[in-house]
Amino acid sequence: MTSCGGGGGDDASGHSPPAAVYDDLVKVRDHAATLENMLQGTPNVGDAGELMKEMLAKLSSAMSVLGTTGGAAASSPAAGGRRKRSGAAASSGPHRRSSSRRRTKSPFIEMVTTTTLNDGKSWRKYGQKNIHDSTNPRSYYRCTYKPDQGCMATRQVQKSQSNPSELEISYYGQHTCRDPATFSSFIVQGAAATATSDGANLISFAPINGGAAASTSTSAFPHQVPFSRFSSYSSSPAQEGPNEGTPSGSPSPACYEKFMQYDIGQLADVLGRRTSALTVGSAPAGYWPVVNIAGVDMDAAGVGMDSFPSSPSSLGFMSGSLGSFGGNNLAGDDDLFDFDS
DNA sequence: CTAATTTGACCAAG
DNA sequence: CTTGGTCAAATTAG
Repeated sequence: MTSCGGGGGDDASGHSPPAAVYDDLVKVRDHAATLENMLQGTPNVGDAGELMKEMLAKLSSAMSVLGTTGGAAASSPAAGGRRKRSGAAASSGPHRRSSSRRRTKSPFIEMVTTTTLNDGKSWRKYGQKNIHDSTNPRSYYRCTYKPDQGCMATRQVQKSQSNPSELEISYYGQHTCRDPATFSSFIVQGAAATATSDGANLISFAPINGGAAASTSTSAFPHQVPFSRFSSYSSSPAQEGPNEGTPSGSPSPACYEKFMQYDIGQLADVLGRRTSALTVGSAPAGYWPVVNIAGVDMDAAGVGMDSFPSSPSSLGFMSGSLGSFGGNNLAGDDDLFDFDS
């Protein structure tokens, strides 16, 4: 189902060279992130930490560039790819599973270290595993709206080895589900941009390293991952209470600068397409081809806060600014954005 | 009752 | 083979 029509650009590990390179980069980034985490536990990190951050930042920008060029088309829809489930017997096991299992992973979006499971999105846990070389199990979540809206966003949550009170959350795939909060702020920002813009068309993927060093946030794509403000229901209690000890909490002031680095004209353009596409319903233009992720796109909202506030109180504060949308989430979602049919 | 989580099996990649 | 990621039946929570 999720396929057809252009189905996700999932298979990143295909045959196109750029994709392969990108895939490698993803791995490198992953390892680097792990390393960084390990470093956090050691007493004398010294410049190592800074080095790691720089490495990660460079990786991110490299991946962004690759993402815009590679990853695109490719994708042979022919579902024939994998799927096996050995045709063998039909009555062997206790329960017969049909169709394929493991789909290719969605593209990596961002990794954050926080103390709460609640990031404003609705997640449904679908698995847990003990990971080799790690004392803590890893939990797998997918977007609650997957069945309804086909949202392919997933995340992996794992406790930090060194800091059991901290959680490392890796995000994969974009949220294609309609999120009132994200959507509204998105429009507002876009309007502002349009007003100011004139036509200049220069796409600059400024590294934004310096500022991006915002403590514990590692993102492959400086854009994306809009953490919606309002906290719907929490899929799990906010674990322990003491989050006062924010790691390093650098408020990251350079949000405006970052925003300015993006091509405003493009942004407006995309915005226009987005809104109209949405009215069509079902499958919004670019659900989540890699291109879109690294390419342009919304994130006027995301940019503002690329480092997720680790304190629940912050969330609460933000939910206040939401206004009318704050009240109804789940049920309201459908009512507000029921473009289908 | 429905919906979310738990848990072991299944599956693919290295 | 091992490891990590996903599925879905069984279980639990609201």
